[in-house]
Amino acid sequence: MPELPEVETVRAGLEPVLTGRAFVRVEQRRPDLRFPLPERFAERLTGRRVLRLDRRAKYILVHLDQDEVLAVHLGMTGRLIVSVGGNGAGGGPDGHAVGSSVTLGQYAYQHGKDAKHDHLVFTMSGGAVVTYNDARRFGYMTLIPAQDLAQDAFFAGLGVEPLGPELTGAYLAVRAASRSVDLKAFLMDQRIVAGLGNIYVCEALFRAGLDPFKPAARLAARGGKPTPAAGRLAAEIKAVLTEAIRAGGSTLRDYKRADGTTGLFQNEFGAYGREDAPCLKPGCHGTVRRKTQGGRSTFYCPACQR
DNA sequence: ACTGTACCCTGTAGGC
DNA sequence: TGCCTACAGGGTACAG
Repeated sequence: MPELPEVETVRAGLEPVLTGRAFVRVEQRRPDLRFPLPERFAERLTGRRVLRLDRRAKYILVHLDQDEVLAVHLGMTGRLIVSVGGNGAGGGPDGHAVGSSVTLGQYAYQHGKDAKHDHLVFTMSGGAVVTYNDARRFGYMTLIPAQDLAQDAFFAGLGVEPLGPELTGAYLAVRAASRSVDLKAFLMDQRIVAGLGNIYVCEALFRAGLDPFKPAARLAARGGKPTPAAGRLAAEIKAVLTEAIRAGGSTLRDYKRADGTTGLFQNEFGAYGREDAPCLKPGCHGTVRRKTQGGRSTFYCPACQR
């Protein structure tokens, strides 16, 4: 569900709730999410204090005392519901939540209806209750010793952070050399750039004016220099992610947080979700089309993305 | 090594 | 109303 800007927005929202707090009670309602939860997960988490929150790719990293890290991936539909001064999202005996709550995620949370997918309930010192809800259960959590993070199977193969200095036209050119996969799949590959997903890949390619169906190798260096397309793409990836984070990410469908705030970046999409609408590029009279690519929808303008 | 497809799971929207 | 299909922001496990 959430791509880098949405995960970053969730991380930022969670930061004041968790930092400096300890896990007082951990309720685990099923043995697994996408993968089995760690052995004795609740027991190992209980009593641990949160030092700080970080993000790598689409993972939220909760740094704990005793040099351990709780890594959280929200998958497609993972949400965190923060309740203060009331019951958890699971609600009271009648199934209705007591007190106020805020949903951190891309979808609204309906207390009566969605509670059956509340898989974990964390009670923090100070009284905040954080509930992990995930209908499709593509999300997962793991506990990793801090010093093993870089070698952990989930993290070892990840590509560069798109907002870091490592993502450049030259980097893309090198990684794209002699790759026949199409540009879309190349950018979706977390081993190349970590944190992009369907929406922001569509948007970055739209902004850079690049055809998602062309082979990645078109970015490869020629005559020792990266192509202008590679440089443009790197710059547009950074720009679209930066703008999206500033807007609080993208919210889809009828999402509304309990406090009324939502991400706003969905209003800025140039391509995503705009099937059959006119291309917004100045001077382009094309029409945005949707085509399935690798089992996912690609939105693009055939007229100006070459 | 690389590439494409099937699959994991649940919910929702649309056609009939 | 029900039944069916397609699709949804994620990633992995294969077969070729």
